[in-house]
Amino acid sequence: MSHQAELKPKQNKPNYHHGDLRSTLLSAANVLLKEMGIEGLSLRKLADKVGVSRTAPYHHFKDKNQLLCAIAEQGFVHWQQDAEFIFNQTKLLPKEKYRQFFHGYISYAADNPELYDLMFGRTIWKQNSATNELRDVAYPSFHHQVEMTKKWQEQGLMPSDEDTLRLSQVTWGTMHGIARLLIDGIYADRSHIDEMCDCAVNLFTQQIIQAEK
Amino acid sequence: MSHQAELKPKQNKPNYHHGDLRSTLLSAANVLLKEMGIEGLSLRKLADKVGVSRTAPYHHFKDKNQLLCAIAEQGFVHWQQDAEFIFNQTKLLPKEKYRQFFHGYISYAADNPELYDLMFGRTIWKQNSATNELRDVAYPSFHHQVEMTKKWQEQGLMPSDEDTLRLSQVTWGTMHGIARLLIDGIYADRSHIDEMCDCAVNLFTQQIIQAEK
DNA sequence: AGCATATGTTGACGCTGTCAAGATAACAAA
DNA sequence: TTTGTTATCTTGACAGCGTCAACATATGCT
Repeated sequence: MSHQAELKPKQNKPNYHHGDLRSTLLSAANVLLKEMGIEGLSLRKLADKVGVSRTAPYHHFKDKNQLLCAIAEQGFVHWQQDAEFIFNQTKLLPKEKYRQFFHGYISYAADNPELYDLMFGRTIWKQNSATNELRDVAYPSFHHQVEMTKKWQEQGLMPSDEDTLRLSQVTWGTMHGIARLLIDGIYADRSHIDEMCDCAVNLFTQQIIQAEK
Repeated sequence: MSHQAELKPKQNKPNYHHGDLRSTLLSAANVLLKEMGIEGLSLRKLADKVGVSRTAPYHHFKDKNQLLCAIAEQGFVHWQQDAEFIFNQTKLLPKEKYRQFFHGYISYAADNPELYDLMFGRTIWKQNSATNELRDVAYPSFHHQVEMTKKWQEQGLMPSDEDTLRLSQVTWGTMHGIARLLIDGIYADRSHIDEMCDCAVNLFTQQIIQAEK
């Protein structure tokens, strides 16, 4: 009994200390978040769904806020992977790349509205309640947007006479605003997304000066 | 006693039926909303502040949602007055006018963050819980943005080759996004607002073709 | 004057987040 | 192996929330 238990230390434990509650809670919380939203996600329902008592989660998350931050943390990691995938598409023209990036951003929000609301919403940021772990993942993500903007300016895709920080704030603000109008139900019509994104991209990008000219 | 009571039917009633609870609740709710936000605004605290029992508000608002809608309604009326004031400034050049409109939008949100969150947030719109009264005020406000965009296109201020609806969605989305980044605490720095707005205005407006040229 | 209606109050229910205290299993040191 | 410490989980409890039902009272119409 001792050998087998050592070989699989965190597996197949049916009824006792559960062994792996934290990650179980996290994945269940993700489902619950998607179904019910931030407000609808309650620790009691979560505990009930996982099959533990109401206060069991408190041994893994100090309070509801820390659970939310942990979920958001995962969201940022996942989101960065998506963004980098698009960014590593080397075969595309700059404008087409930016277009895909823009669409990717909005699509991520539209596909995961409640998660986006958690990651970029006031629940966490307004109250200054973000954990250090979350900040360590989120801030570089914010900063990445600035670096990309700088690159786009150097490529001549975006106007270089605008301050890079301001320009990235405005372009990100636009993506964020369109995303929020969508996921908050102010634009019910998701069929207009593509056209809206294209319109925004047209406004932000200028004709690239061709090399042969 | 009958004559005097008739002359001032809804005034100076110290202790009995209160006479004017609905508007008293509304103004107190506005204060509470500003102080505590949507979540912090509870019907019980509101009733307590006004000096009535917990369930008294239910005779004037079906539930908390209807109270919130009534507050948002007032917000839209107030907001439209502000917008029209800027719009009736006839002495300004189109671009300067648009610049002021943009700044006005962001300033309104920054000055009344919780009210803006209520007016344009998911609490009301995501759940499709807006009352008809609110829709009657809000929808024309949304539509007004489209009409203005059309005008700006005709003036040559904005590109006329973009679809008007898409263009207004993008420009409004940008204002909304910047406003949200601000009031949700993602941009803590309010000192950058002006520069951000100017940057956005520059991106959206093109050089107007002068009449003498 | 009397009755119907509008308005305000008290009591109660289920839901929430969270703390305190007690129980149990895992683990480390003897 | 035994013992004690620690991590984890449970039950009980509390205050706050929105809301419904039942009851009380003032207003206004007939």
